[in-house]
Amino acid sequence: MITNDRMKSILNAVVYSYITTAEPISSEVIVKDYGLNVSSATIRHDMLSLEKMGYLKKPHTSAGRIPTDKGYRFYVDNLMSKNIYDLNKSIKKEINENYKIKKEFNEIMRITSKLISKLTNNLGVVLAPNMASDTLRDIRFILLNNNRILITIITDSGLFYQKIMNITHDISEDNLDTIEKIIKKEFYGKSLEVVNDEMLEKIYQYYFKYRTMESIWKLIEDCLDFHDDEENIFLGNRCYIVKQPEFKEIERLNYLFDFIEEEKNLIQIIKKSFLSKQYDIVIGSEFGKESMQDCSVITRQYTIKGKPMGAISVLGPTRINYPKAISILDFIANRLSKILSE
Amino acid sequence: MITNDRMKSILNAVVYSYITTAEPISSEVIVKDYGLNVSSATIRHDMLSLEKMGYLKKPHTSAGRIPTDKGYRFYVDNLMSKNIYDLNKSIKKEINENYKIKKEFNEIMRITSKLISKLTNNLGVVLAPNMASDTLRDIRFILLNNNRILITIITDSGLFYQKIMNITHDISEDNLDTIEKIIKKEFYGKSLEVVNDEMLEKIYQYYFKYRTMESIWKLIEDCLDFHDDEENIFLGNRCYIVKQPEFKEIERLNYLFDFIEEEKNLIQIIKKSFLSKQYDIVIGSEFGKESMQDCSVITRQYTIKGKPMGAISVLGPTRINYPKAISILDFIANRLSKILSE
DNA sequence: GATTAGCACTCTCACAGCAAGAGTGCTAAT
DNA sequence: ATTAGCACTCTTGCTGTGAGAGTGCTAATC
Repeated sequence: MITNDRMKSILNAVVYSYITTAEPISSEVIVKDYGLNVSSATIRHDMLSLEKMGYLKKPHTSAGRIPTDKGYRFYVDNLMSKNIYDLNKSIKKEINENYKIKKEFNEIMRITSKLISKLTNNLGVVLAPNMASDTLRDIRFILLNNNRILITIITDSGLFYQKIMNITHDISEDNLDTIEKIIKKEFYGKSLEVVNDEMLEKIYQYYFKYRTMESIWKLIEDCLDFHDDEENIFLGNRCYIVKQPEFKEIERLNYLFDFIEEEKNLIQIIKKSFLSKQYDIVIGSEFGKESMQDCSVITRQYTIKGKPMGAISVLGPTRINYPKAISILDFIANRLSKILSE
Repeated sequence: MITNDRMKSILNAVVYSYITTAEPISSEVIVKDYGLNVSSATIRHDMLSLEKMGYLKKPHTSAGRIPTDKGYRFYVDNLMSKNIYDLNKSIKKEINENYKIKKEFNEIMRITSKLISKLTNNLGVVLAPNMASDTLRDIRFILLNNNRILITIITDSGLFYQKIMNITHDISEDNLDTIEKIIKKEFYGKSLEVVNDEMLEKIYQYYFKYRTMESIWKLIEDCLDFHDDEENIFLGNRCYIVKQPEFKEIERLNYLFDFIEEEKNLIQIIKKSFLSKQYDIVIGSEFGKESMQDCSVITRQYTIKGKPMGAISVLGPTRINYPKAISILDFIANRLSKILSE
């Protein structure tokens, strides 16, 4: 833990400067650009201490200093809040512009991930709400023709889902109405996962009454195949992060792409973050994964009708502009929560 | 046009070899690996002619030869068909495996693009069917509560679409039924785009009869906002193409990503290809675009119930393995057409 | 004790020069 | 028409060098 105020200022200066320039910071630069009123020798002295404490490191002997992951962590936890990034009007305007026209749900997820990519100059990621944990508000069956039924489900968060079910035996509209009523009576307000789990069991209480419909219940259960772990993720444009100097060696980029395009990986990372807190930051080595050790992920939850339902994230190098990214995520998350709650 | 048989063999050998090794081909290699029974000097002689005719080029004076775009074009049009790639069982099995479980429509598009990426080691692209040009089979309105209506549309190709409409005035179930009936009567079998274009005009024929519902018709028209040019595209994993040696300089990759992630660009390219023929190949300079001059795109249409509805593509360097890519696209397109037609 | 000037030291980076190797194009012979 | 032979050109990798950047340490100063 750093107690000395000047050393905090120096660490702050190094992080701040490195975030913008991607160049190691020398003692001279700190004297020149950040008015600390001491000589470069003094700065060097403090920097050496900071290095020994593990907050800074040097790429090589005669280079300036760059922050370690521990340095970033200290910055993020203790220094950053004082100078949180003030979003300028044009960014806010661009965000609002994007949500002006009402879009289909998947489209909203897509444009959100793209927007984050573009505004942060890194990779935007959106974890979509998982319907499985959402509660059933309405279910409708539409008989399309003799052997097809369209099932429509609406959840309390306003998400909807539909699927066409192929049936083998004819079924009458009346029978469908009965099924609808049974489901309404038994499952309204329960989560889709529970509906799926308990459907057959519950239905067999009606079994003697509706024996002829046994096969249809099985088909319905097949259609309502919701699981807690089936998350849906949207990655924004990659063209920005590809330009970050830390990925100028193609090898690094290969590692990164291999990792992020195996979607489970990112889902796991974001899921771990989003339920507990409003926002979370994971820095480089904190992932405990080789391929992510030069990257940070900032995650911000969004809500639907006040309930946390998913998260938006930025993935960038550990050198990412944390305050700016957080401000952007914040603004977008609020906007998104509002739109999805409508 | 190449008339000489040996020169055709040489061009074929150069393309084939370059596709697999990504290294310029020397006259010695051709003598050694492709039994032409002439000396390297003779090969050199022919290669010089091929270069003068524009089919081959040298990266620098003392290097072997690589094909020009014209060379690839000749290969693709005249030489390739003789040795079309024979898909091995494991590839076929992997494709079938992916389509085994029934998935939601968007999910099918997604896994298809990923599958193409993986199997071709390049970028898979899927152009989804455009609903606007598809014809209306069924429309249903479901009154969710006093101010929300769920509109469900099903097209003759079996695609479906739904949207929640917020209404300002109450409307009865009976009125909704009437609206449904009017739409059914007037628009069944017409394309969604036409439905959208002609709805208000047609409806005003009913105007005096249904004056009270004027506002609701406007809302419905807003919801059925289908346009011919609103294509939907899915890009597969990028991690494979990133590893191609032609993109080892990060600059090239930057150009490529800037281009492909501006979705209009790829949509335009694929759309131009897919409607006219079953498959199409565009090579490097043929795009007439700076940023695509080192890339080729192979496009294969797929059908729904016999009607061409979209396309799947591979984007790779001009050095892409054309026969293999074509075979893979072929197999996947057939599988996809079948699944989407069900 | 904290701060500072001064300086030797180390490492990077860009550039030049050089030798080996690859593959060509041309010439003259077959 | 084909081929052997060879000079020529260009790449690639290695080495060396000098300038520049920035450090850590020492000794002097506040």
